[in-house]
Amino acid sequence: MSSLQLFQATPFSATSPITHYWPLQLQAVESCSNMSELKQHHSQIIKLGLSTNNDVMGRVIKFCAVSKHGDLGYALKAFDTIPQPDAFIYNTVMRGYLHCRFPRNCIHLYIQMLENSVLPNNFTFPCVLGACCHGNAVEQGRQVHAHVLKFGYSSHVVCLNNLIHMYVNFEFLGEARRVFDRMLKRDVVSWTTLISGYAQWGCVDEALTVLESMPERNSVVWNALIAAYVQNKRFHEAFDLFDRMRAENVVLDKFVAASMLSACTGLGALEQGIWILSYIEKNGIELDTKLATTVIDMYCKCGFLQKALEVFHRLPCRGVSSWNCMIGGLAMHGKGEAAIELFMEMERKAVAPDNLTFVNVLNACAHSGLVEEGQYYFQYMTEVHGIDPRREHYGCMVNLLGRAGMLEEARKLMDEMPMSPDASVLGALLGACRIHGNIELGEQIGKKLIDLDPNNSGRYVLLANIYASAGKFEDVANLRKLMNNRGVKKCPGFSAIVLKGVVHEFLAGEETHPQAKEIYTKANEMLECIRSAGYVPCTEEVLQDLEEEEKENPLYYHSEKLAMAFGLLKTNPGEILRITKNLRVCRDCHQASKLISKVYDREIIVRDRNRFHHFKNAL
DNA sequence: GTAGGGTTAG
Repeated sequence: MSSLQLFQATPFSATSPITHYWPLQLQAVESCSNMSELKQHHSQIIKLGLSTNNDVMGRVIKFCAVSKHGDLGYALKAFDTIPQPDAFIYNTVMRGYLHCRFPRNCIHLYIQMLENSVLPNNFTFPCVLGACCHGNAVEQGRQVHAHVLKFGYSSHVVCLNNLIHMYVNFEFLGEARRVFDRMLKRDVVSWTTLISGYAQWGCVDEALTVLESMPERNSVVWNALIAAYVQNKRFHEAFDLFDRMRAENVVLDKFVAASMLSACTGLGALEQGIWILSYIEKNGIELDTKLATTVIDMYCKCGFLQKALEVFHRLPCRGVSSWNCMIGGLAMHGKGEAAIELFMEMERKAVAPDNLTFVNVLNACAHSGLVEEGQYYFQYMTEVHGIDPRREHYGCMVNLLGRAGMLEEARKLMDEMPMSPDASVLGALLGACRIHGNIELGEQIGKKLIDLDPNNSGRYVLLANIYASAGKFEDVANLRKLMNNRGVKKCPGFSAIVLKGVVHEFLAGEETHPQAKEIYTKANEMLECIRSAGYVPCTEEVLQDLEEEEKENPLYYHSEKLAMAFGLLKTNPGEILRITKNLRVCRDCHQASKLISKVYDREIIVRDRNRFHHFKNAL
């Protein structure tokens, strides 16, 4: 018999509360599973004359304010009927406000609590400090800090941890540190909060120093730092920390697994990624939605689109990020139609797309030259989903139109943007000017872009290429001078190929490789073979790299060609060649790669700084 | 009541 039935079967008189039924009433409220049950009990409570009893009403408020099936509005109404609410009740309503993202109301209630002379306790401070964080209430936060001391909680670890957290949230790292330093007793949360605080705000080295002085480290604190290194793109250091963590026999849990998978993604380190994945499987770590999304991203960005799709389709529960990631993955691999199809499936499954979904869909259209589709979705996102285009959406459209040669439309769209175009939007247009040889517009945009982004060597190179293709070598020379004067270093292009776990890197025209002679012989043979298959060098991009020594044979020995020659030398017939390049693949290399894939009957997958190119049988 | 993980155009 449930306690609910027990109550309904028992007759009560509203005028004579039967006090020994309290515990049952309390239990009944706590076992409610929805609001209508709760309301029934609440009316019983009123009938029993218990509505002024804080123990009973505390339970009612707790259910309404913070439980999963509660109702904050009802909690507030009930709260207003209580003559002398105690600290528990205040705390609970404050938590309710916080859960429902009304931090200002939470702070206000805290003030009301003090005005009514109800003393805050150790449960009050974490809550109100959290509200200060979310409500961006810096001054109030400082005052609450004073209250923590004044009301006698200056050695309560949880309260102090929350103070550290609040100061970290406001980027007051010095204050956070002061609280931490003055603590007589610290727990692992104190350490982790401070360390991840430093890490989150980019002070990774301070974070490491604190970690070094920590007595015992668990996986949470290791991960706080590993994740920070990954976010700061310091992947090798993330690996170093990971090794140290394992040396201390701290077990790899799903959070660390996710961070390390991201590190693998950043490095394109597929083998290590697969190692972590197999660890996940072997140790029964649950592949939840977030972790699976990380795996999908890893496979996409390491060039294994098929594997990514397998993981994606096996996922029982997909969040919007999982869809975005997979759509973006398909886009990145030039599979525009498949990306759009997946987007349509997402809509059929009634998953609400967000702005990132549309960045990826538009990008898919751009990579695959689907101009009309792109224009359609650009309107569709606002009209159907009410998502206003942001800069990045305009950037996608400028890129899409520009690549298709619709430079005037691209420029018009850029002028119509409600926000000022940033370097990336201008960069998209400049790239299009170079592809389509529009010198006039290119010069205009290029100059603007260099002013906006003066330390990015790629911008100079792009404009220089535009000048060079127009034969304006004087302008090329002036640009190079400008770069030198400003100390802007050109980013050297290199390609890498991984063979048997060893990374082999190649610089354009480089001759210092131990097997240089062999590689160049193979490269020459390779070029000879494709020439007889119809290869004509595309010389307009000769100035892709502004280096003097590359003028001799600039195209023939671009780094990806060397990596390909090396790959052909060192792998068996039929093996896929996977090459990574730090810059964009130039048009000549693109053409050459197609022919090499045919002549040598090899699938070649080149990852450049933006996307993957698949070459198979000259396509 | 407090600490750690996912997707972002060129």
